[in-house]
Amino acid sequence: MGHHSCCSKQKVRRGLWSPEEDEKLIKYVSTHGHGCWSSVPKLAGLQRCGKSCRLRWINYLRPDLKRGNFSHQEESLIIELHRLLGNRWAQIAKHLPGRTDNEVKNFWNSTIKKKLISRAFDVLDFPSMANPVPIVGELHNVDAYPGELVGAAQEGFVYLPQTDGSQMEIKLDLPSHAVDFGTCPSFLQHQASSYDWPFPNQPTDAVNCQEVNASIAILENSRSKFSNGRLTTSLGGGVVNGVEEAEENYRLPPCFTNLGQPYDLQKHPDQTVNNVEELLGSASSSPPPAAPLSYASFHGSPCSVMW
DNA sequence: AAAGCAGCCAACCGCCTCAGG
DNA sequence: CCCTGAGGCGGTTGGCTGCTT
Repeated sequence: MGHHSCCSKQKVRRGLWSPEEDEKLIKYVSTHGHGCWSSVPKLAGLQRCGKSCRLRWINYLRPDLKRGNFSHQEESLIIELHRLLGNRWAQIAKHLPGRTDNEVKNFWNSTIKKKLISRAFDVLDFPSMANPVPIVGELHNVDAYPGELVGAAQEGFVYLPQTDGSQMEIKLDLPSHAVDFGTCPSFLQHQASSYDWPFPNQPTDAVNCQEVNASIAILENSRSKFSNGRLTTSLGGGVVNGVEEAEENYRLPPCFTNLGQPYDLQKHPDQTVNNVEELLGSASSSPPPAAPLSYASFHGSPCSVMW
């Protein structure tokens, strides 16, 4: 493991900070300010690297830090901000006075994420789905549910296939990131092969930016990269039978983002669309689909299950 | 009482951006 | 334009702690 350039020139201490070290750092920064962090260890008499000093100060020693448990208000705010911003912890922390990005990140990973996932599965009764599930009073006839669904994690929309081949859209009263690829039940794991995301990296006003951002956040949470209209991911994650799973490219179906602009995968099976203008252009050059894509049309495509 | 386990969280790592030379 | 160092960020790790068996 290599160390930072600021740490390589001399022996530096690592690991937890002692009270004596804390005292030295507080004393120095309080009287002189931190200035250039790389010079702080020497001037403060610490055998630490500048980066370590900076981190210790920002995350732990700063006098304006709020200590203690997160309040319900803070928790709600984090959930809402994460829905909008994804894993931009520093941006989220800016809206929470006295909290650090590290603190927010740890709180999310250790507490909120589990709560949301647990709530999601409680509501959806995965994996049986044998009986009607009373969620937000809009879910009916779930006993016709064949064991697969097209899921739109965005803003808690799920599309249940109906016996007549159509699909029923259900709004879940859940944050968009309640479930992610890494935690969804195995039967919901992807069966897709190659999809292109027909939406832009930077959403325009043609798209509900919040929704797209939320979707990107989910993808980022699942070891995925989203760039230039394409999603590269390794959904299964890690090594299977000694072989590392390959990365795959996906184009996400429109239900995933719940856009008002349906995109006909059957008509454009191999098309990669890199921006909304391009998408709208292709939609105007060919007649728009009369109705939203049916489950059957997804089934005919390489994607039968998508979360 | 001891061992095992799981969760939490402080700290580290690697990458990126930016400014200055 | 390139190089280098500093700062900032998100992902990850590993040690500590408390709970369970």
